[in-house]
Amino acid sequence: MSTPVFQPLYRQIKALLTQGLISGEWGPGDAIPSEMELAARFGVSQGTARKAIDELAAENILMRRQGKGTFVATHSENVVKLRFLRLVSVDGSKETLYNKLLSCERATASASIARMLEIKSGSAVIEIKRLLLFSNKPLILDRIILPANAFKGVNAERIEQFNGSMYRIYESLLGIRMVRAEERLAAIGADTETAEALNLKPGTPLLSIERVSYTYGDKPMEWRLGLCLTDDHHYMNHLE
Amino acid sequence: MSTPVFQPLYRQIKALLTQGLISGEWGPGDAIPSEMELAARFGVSQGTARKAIDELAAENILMRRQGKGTFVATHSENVVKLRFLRLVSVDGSKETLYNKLLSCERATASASIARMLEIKSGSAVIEIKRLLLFSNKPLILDRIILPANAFKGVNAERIEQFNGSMYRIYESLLGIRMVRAEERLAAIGADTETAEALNLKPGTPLLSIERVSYTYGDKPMEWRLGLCLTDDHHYMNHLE
DNA sequence: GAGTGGTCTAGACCACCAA
DNA sequence: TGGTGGTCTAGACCACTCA
Repeated sequence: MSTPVFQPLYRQIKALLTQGLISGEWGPGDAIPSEMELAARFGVSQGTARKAIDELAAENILMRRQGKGTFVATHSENVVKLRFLRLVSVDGSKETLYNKLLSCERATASASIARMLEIKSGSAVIEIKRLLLFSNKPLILDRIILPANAFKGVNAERIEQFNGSMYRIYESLLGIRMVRAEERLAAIGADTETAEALNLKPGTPLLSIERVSYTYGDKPMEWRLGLCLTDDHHYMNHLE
Repeated sequence: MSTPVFQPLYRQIKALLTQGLISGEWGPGDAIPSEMELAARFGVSQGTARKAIDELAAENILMRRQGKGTFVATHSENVVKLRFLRLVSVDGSKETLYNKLLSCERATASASIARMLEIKSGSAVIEIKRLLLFSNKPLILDRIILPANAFKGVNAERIEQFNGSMYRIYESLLGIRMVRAEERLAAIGADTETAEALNLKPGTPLLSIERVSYTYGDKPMEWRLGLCLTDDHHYMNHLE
């Protein structure tokens, strides 16, 4: 019928830990119990509990700190801030990043958006448009779509308050943490609306970045389309 | 002065294994000794040898096969073929891939290429130009540059013989295996030469993919620039 | 059945951190 | 000094492969 359910012990422990993260037993930034405590709670050896934590740490879902404990990862740490933003300047200079909100409105999900977010076509969504400025130069026109029922409380004031760091809003306001994302990249020519927003000529080549972000349990929660001017910036990727 | 040299045992074992890979003691596709043998050879427990192998397997440098042994990874397996090619068709269809060699000539390294390949500016290189056709449609114009001294024997006949699978050529002919790569993506407009090769109008937006590939020990060995038409294809990326 | 990797245990000691 | 994660060991048993 379906896949066999034999799972090594440490994977079952991992699933239990993930369940605790989904249920909110431990929120972003919290410490989870020590390896010994978890081993005792689940009736396994410390080594087995450790291996479950190992995998979650490798997926950037947990963070270990020697001597202190193991913590639920968060997008607010300096180390991992902008973890999903791969754009770097060609000359390697550091840059200030500024977020200019264009709009934040309620709308309904199109068929294609609904499919990607695994919600019903036509259901309520929040649609955000914004401009990202690197060192005061507008580089990215972003369009973000969120299922409205899960993201109550996301509005223009909140976005301003967090200076556009969406993932931190989701974490702080709603306890929703994005753990992975899938992106599709393509080169397109700027349409008139985009050209105006980015102060370009229509037809200018732009990097189109379409992203679906997932929370625990592979649940898609956010759809995003970024249109980027890549004259002085590159999208960096490491392949292994 | 520099970084402290205290390394856990298993990392030292890992370094020794990497050394064996660099020296060619085990070539692509070969089996390395079993965990017990390695443990005995290096005077550690099986668990420690295992942990060293674990890390190399996580980096796709070794491949474990339960019941059979541990093998040096290769680009010739079906599972990992085209591991570095992220382009997928929008509609998800399977495609035939054909390689059309345009030229394969000796040249000298420009300053920027030399810097990226960590060779002397002006030293001899091999420059390859080719067209990649997906389902008979030309989609990518590739320019590949290799340091000539390390890649003796790479020529037009060999490339035809391997149907353009460059990484398999490097492995089979020279025992050089690429273990990771760094890519920089940008959107550009097609210049006249590229437009002609891909049968497009000049200025058509193309995805520019610049790649440096590295072999064991983080040594850069290949530079590549691919210009891709992304009308029906996307570059897929998974972020964690 | 012999040999390989995969899991699990129990216990030891080390390195780091905070009070 | 006590608690945490990090390393290492020795031994057991399981799952898979192949002759």
